[in-house]
Amino acid sequence: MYGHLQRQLAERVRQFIARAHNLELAHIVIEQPPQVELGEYALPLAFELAKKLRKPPRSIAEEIVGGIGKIDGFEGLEVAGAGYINARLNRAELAQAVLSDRQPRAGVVARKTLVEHSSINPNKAAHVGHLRNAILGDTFVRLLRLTGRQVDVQNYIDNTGVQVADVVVGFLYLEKKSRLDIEQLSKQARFDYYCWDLYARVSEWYEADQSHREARIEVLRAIEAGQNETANIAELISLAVLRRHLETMDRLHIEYDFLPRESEILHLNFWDAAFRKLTAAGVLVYQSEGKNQGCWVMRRAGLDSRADRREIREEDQKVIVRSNGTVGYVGKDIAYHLWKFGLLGRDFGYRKFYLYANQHQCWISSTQGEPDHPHFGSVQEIYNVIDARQAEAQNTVIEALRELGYKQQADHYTHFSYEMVALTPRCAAELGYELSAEDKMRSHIEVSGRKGFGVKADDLIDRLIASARKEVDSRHPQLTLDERASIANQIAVGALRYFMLKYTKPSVIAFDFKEALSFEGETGPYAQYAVVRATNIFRKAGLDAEHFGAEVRHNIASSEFSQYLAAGAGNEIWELWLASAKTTYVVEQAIASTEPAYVAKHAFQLAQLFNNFYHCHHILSEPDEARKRFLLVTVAVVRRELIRVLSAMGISVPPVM
RNA sequence: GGGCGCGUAGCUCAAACGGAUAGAGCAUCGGAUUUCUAAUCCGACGGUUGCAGGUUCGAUUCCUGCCGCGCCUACCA
Repeated sequence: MYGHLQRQLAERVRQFIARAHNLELAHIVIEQPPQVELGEYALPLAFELAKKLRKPPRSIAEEIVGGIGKIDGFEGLEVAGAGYINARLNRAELAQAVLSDRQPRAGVVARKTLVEHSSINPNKAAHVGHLRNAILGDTFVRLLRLTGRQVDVQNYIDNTGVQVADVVVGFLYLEKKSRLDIEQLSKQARFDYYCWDLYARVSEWYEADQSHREARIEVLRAIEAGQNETANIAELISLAVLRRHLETMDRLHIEYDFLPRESEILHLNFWDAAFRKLTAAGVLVYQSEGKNQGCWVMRRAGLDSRADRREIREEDQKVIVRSNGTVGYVGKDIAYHLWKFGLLGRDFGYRKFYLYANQHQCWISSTQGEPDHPHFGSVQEIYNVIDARQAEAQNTVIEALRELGYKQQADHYTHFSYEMVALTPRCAAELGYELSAEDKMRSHIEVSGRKGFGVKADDLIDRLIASARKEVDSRHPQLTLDERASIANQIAVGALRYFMLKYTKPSVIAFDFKEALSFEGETGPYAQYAVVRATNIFRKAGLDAEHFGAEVRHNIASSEFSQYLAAGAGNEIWELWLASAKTTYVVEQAIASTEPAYVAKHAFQLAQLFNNFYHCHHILSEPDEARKRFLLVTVAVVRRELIRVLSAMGISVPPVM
């Protein structure tokens, strides 16, 4: 509703300026005044026009305010300060719209959208960095779906790469395990932890003697070729670890629709099809001499593309096909993205892989699929949640699409880039790692799967649950074991998801258990607690929080809203209604800027306003029945919006806390 | 060397296209509960927004140059 009114205001002002001054303004800046007393919207427009019209800002502002006339939903405009135009909403009207949950929406483009996230190498346990990726991605999916978009969620599985090969080397060369041994091991509860340690050991083994690396090359070759014992073992391991990853993410209510694997991109010859297109269009260039002799290369992204492609300077070359004929991962990624947009002319085979408790089916790619399956891919718009370190590789894929002539697709390809999660030196020390004097001085230290250095996702979730459980046990000893476990679980998920969402994407998260395990202040549990308090009021009053608003909607006169929300004494409660009206607007902003942190901030703001309100008003003891009903309606609306925003972040609210 | 990003309170972070007095949380200190649960609320303390210029009526935000930090810059993924 808030965004809708803002658009209307902008349109009216635009029309007025066009009429009065014959000026077409492309975009009109609208912001929020520092305090609600000044109104709900502020336009600094007059400052901008002052030079153009050769008039002082104040007089321009006065002219606009005087001439624009009545705008639906608004009380009026006024001039403030040196020339701001502030707009006041009709509070009663907006409150009634919010109460009945009216959501006028600007035409939503019904593009089919694909979000790729997680994409964890299936060779070891997931760690905190993967959690940030998955939580950002899953939340973005929820936001897109909230606005009515149709979204496919994909998790790309690199099951034929070096990382999987290294763990295979570990099992075969270090541990001398047979296929049957590995199969037995893979059935243990946290097989991914076993692989985590083994992977670190393999790295040490490589360090000990360079010749050990030959094992990797041999295993890698066998995996890529397929149809042999080593490849079968790699398949066994990667599927077992993948299943563990899905279980870990399932604990956070993160689900996937489809798991495309690199093995199928290889074996279904996706690359051949892509290669033909790329060479035909001259995007790939063969190097017959120089450093990259014998390779097919592409121009690195981000460079001046006017220069002749055929003569790319050596340092600007990105090798796509190696001189031995094998394809690097960027090449496979180009093929995969041609498929995403339905431009490859080939498709995966599909089979069922993982069934969620809610009966949602997750599919996996296969050379020979099941006859009956949904079709993934062929979308109009994609978002790839991939950390900032891969920006250049992502841009290279985008450039390849563009140079192939797929401009539309390239324009709808968004690298949803975010910074990594690192560990504070204190956290690293806590985990038992020895730090150099230099490392101790750093603000953060990068995690490294190769070294086994990092916080495992399941460990963190376990600790959060244990910590929440301790609190719940002491507060609600009368509840059953299951009830307490379930509440602790919701709180843990709320804390973790909020923690990963509250930072803006370009900020490196310096992970620390103390911060992550906090349930106070700007945290998920803080927002959950606000909802619990709201629910308690209704429970004590013997009312149904879900339906209260709808039930009394027609019994509250407009004059009552005007009275209780009047400027002055009503400002404080009005802020709650105004914030409640902003949810859709905030979601739109978050999508447009691919920044879920806006949504987290909004949730916190709502909770903070509510907690303050809760403290100031004793609703159930309110003697004035009409006023009591109004306060209850206020609680119902804020509660509804908080639940909605939290749910968009994948956070549910416990019945009690 | 080149590319991308960052530098804001003791710490961790905000600040919508350049706007009104740069805001939160944590930490520290002081207060609030006969009440709908204190995982809460209120107050205090805390800032030359890395430095120097420039553009502008107005700069944390845009431009230039420095300083510091991180990441990328492999025939790894």
